[in-house]
Amino acid sequence: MGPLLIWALRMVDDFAEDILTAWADSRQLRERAEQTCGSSESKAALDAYLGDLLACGLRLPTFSHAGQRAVANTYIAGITGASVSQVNSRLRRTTWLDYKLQFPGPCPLPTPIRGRIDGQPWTEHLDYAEIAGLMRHLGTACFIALSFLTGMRPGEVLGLRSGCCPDPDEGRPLIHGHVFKSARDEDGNHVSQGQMREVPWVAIPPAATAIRVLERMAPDGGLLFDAAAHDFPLHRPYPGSLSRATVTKRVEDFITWASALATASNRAREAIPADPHGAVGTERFRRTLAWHIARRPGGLVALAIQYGHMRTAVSSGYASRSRDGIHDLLDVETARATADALATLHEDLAAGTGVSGPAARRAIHAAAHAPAFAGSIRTARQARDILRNPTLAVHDNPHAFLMCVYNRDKALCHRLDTRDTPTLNRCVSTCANIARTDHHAAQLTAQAGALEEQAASGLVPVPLADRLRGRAAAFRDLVHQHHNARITTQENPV
DNA sequence: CACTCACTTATTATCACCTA
DNA sequence: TAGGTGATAATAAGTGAGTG
Repeated sequence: MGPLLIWALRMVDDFAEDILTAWADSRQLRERAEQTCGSSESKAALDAYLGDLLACGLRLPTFSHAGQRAVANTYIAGITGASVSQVNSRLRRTTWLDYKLQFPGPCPLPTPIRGRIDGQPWTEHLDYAEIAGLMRHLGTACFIALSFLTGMRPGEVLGLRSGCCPDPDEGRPLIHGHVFKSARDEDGNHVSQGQMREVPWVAIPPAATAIRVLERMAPDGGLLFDAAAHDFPLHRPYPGSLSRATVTKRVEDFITWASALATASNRAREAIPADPHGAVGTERFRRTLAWHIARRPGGLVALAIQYGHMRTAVSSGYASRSRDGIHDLLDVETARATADALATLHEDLAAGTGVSGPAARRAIHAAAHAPAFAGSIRTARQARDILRNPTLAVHDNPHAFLMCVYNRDKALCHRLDTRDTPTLNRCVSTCANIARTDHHAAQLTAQAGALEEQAASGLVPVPLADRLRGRAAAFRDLVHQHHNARITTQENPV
């Protein structure tokens, strides 16, 4: 699955409970601070708290405000029971201004962290100063999850109302929405509220979860993306749903945030790459999602799983709807990725690059057709023609350092089901669909070198080092095989 | 201690332009 | 011609810090 979706779904499935609870806690803290009138007892409590801080050298709760560290007055007032102005006047003394710069600290909320990534808490604590931003990201994550998993247009997602996805007695839950686009009444007049969609969307579980999360953020019976409800922490009285421009901005912010979190938790691989199309627009957002799924290393893996899943889950219910859904975009992006892979292969072959492997000849044959359609894929029909053409089924798989020239009858990745796409995360090294170019061999050599270096560094335990050396040897063996068996188009014209 | 200031932030509104 | 896109202006409100 694309990194963007991984993080959106983590947010919706695993972190939502913590964030919603922490938000309620932070509101309570704030309310307490605001309603407290200064008294001598509250001042004593504040002095005791500050005295402890000073005596133990603990850090002072601060947050980033206007580009510098600022004392979190409201937070301190909330946890000590003092009034905000008492905190304000006390901490204005130069002692504390110095202390603030010397020992700036976070504003941890008491909320327990239940969400996990690989069994580890996803964060140490939730911060009073950051929780509003997290609520914002949570709403965005729900939007991303819904957009992708249902294929709805952004306008349709934003028009959903609380209660639009009732728990079904049996079968899959359905999402009932409003259709804004060209919604007209019987006289042909434009209906601004849109009309109830007669064919509902099928909600696979994570989409239904996203709606449940949103229902806890939105007013009862109101819009799920009510602009005022989603304006944290101010809740300014905006009418209607979040606007398109705002959602665009939020998605960009979400990407930045998730990438930072991925890097911070040693998951740099899951950082979300920059979209070459530039900023992510809302309508183009679906295209971007398709791009992420189809193009990323491992993206085709996700495509095979996720898309295959969606096909079976969704298309039976409303096949006619899939015409204007995200399926077309996925088809187009997948076909473009395939065309790119073929065009690159074609150029490489022309430059004398060698190919090896049981599927080498089929790869060369496919590449010969590449220039005919490279860059010309615009419609979903063209895309599907390419994807259906068995002679063009070439999938680059950088994870396994190979190309899969897919032929269902020869595939080892799934012998039991009969799908039209390979399962790239289950590549089998003896598969008859494998082809390798000199580039793959070079990557293997580089990877083997990296593994050997790691094994020799002394930083890993001996048994692990042995395993690393074993893998490196296997890689070098593959390179050796490649150089013995490689063929080029110059010697073997097709 | 109350008030005001300056700064920041997130949002909507509106315009001109593109495109199928 | 409708609808989408991108840039920019306008708006409103919270916040810590400064002032009397």
